[in-house]
Amino acid sequence: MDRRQRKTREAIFSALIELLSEKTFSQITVEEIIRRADVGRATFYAHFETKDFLLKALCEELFDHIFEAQPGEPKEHLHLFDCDAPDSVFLHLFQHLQKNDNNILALLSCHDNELFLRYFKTNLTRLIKSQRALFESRRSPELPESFWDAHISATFAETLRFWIDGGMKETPEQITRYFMLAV
Amino acid sequence: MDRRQRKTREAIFSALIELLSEKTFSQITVEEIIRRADVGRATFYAHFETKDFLLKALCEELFDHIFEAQPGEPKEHLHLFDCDAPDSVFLHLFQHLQKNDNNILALLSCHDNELFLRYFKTNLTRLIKSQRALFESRRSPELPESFWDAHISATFAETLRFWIDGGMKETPEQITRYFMLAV
DNA sequence: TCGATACCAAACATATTGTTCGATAATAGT
DNA sequence: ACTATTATCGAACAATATGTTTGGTATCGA
Repeated sequence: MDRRQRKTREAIFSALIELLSEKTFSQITVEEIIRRADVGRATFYAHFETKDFLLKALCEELFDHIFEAQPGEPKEHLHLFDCDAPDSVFLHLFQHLQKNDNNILALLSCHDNELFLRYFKTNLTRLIKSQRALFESRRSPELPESFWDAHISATFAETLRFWIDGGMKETPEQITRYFMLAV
Repeated sequence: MDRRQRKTREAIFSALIELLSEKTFSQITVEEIIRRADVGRATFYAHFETKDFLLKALCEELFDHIFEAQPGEPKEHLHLFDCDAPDSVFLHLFQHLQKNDNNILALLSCHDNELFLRYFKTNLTRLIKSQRALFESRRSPELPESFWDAHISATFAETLRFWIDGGMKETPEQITRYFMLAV
């Protein structure tokens, strides 16, 4: 991709992330975004069809990075996987999040965090399904698998929210333990 | 409150609920709302400062109804309470939701459902805290109370989402059981 | 160096927002 | 039933936001 394209794309993403820490997504105008990003109006619309598409693109970029897939493998598996301990997938994820790559935490704790948690959960569900065996023993036979998957996913998201809202005082190990104890 | 006021207020609420089943909240314009509600522009703004305030008012109205408080009592307690079985509070809530008063289900399953689930959870948390004893035995001592409250609340919300998304095929009793088994 | 293309500024039509006005009709209280 | 009050309407309004088009300029990859 053209360097210029990358730069404006990044500038627009950054501007949006900044603004999201100040106000709700619906309160943010394209006007503000391009002013903050210092980008021409026409340029914005050359990149994103509308404000909503911009948000979608941002989410995809961020979460694709966090849940990065290794394309080389036949059965594409997540790079979070190759570890020893059974719950290390989630530990890894918490550690990754703690590093706050791409300000993803800013998004997960901003006014519209429900929005991002939705995207987050979408990716999470893939992860959970592949780790199903880990939690199978605790699942009551009465409970449908789909219910259980959703439950684990929601529990992870809620644990993450708890962590962020509390200022992330706990270590990744500690919060992983909370998660495993809760589910 | 003036009958006229009540009527326009209701008309606006209904119009919004209708529109929410068709598109996202951010995609809905005040223009459409007043057209659908058949209400003058000035009238709308006499009632609601902005579109966001309208949404807030709608949520408060709906959830105040569902989690209706009995004002007569000294320690105000919820009308969902006075029952026999320990988990009947939640059963009652599910039954109440099944009746779909005020189209609350339409909101909880619309495009912006995360938004409403947030309001829902806010009220839910009050309920959960008062029912804490019910789940205390399953709480690992390591887990902080605040974490546990949030977890139960999230589990309820997720159970509800599962129920709605699946077409509410389960009975309220069945879904209450799912909830109690999961948490 | 050269062709392609991403950028910008400016202007544009259109749509949306939120406010103001006087006129009209419904309401509540007596 | 009368009256003072008040909600509504319709229309017009300025201000702002959206999304598109233009032609010219600068940067890019090769």
